[in-house]
Amino acid sequence: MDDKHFLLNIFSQENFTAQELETIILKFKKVVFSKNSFLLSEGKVANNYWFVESGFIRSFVQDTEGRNISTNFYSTGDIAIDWPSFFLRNPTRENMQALTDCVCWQLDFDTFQTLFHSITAFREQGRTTLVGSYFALKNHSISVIADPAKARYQQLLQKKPHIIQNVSLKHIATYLGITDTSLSRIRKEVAKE
Amino acid sequence: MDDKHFLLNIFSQENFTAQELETIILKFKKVVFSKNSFLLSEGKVANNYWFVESGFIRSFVQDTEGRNISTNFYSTGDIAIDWPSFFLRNPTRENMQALTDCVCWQLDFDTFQTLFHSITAFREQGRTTLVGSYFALKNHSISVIADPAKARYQQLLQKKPHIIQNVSLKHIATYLGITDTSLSRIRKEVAKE
DNA sequence: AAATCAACTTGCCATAGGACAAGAAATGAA
DNA sequence: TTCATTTCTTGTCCTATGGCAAGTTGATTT
Repeated sequence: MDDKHFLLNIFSQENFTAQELETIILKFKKVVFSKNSFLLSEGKVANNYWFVESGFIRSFVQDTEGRNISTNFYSTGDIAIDWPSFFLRNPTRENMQALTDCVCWQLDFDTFQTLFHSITAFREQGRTTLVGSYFALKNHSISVIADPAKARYQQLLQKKPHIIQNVSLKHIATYLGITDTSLSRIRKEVAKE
Repeated sequence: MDDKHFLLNIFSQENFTAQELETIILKFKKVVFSKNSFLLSEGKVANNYWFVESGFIRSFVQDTEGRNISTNFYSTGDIAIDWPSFFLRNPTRENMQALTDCVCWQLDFDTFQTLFHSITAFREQGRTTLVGSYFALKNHSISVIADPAKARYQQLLQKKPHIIQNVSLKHIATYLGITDTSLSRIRKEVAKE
């Protein structure tokens, strides 16, 4: 059982000096979100991001028909951020909502900028994280075009079983680009294999 | 008629000092690609990126069935880069191929790093460009899920008419997530409206 | 315990878009 | 200028997935 600070899982002793770690970690603020509360909503400029210590969060957008489409899920160890709104300082199209009670570590834009421009390793890690998100998004995007719905479900099941287990079917369905009806059928098929 | 350096369209006098501009611009190398040649191919690590002065470039991946799917198109003023491979130094899944003869301005990774860590404005612009690409990718990804094929075509037609005019139908089709047959029919429908 | 509500399943039918194949039409090569 | 190749169109038929509605089941409230 270790009781080190949660953020030491995010910022490792390999990449940062003890001094840098202290500087960084002190800037984060612990915040708690209760189930169903919104971390971010459409039309606002995202002025914070969060590292998730516990709980589940969903981000989604409304499409032109008023349906809502899941764009991502965040859980322990993930960074919950709307990259474009946070960095371009534009009103977002996204909503981020806690699916369960959550414990998060929050950083605001101005503090981020200070760390980004003053600590080289923070800069590198930030860039790497962003590029990692880009990569994941690209793979998902290609998958929606190239793979049948069943394969997309199976990939998610394999890569992120905790999402399947903790998020309702209808939210997963829109993330996969199908209806809840279809996902229910696919899941049935996969189950009996 | 102005004969200023092409890259001054990319790095503006508003954001950089004359000194910085000179430093940056001298680092770029002018390269020419002939029609059908590859700037990057699957399995390689992307060690360069390019600003396109003229011509058209397509990036694509092979799906599991061996079909190839367009992931992006690049033309004058665009940055042609595979973000994940360039920054994470991983072998890429992407191919980038010149659709026409092209004139580009090339930068390699090590030189990029030097500029990134030494010039604040270069760093900010780089981050903004990356986030802009992320934003475009996200919108495309959502559109593939939420919008019918015809709407996706019309959006592309409106936002990037030069792509429609210069890229073959089959390449555009896979970008939109449909077959060339379907795109042909959609185009016919849209034409007679 | 009853009542309510959300989550999920299932059936029936509808439809967007895919697969395949046969032409046109355009482009390029010899 | 002829031949070949690629691009694009169009027809026929097919399939994965959607739309809608009627159940279940399970959770939550009163």
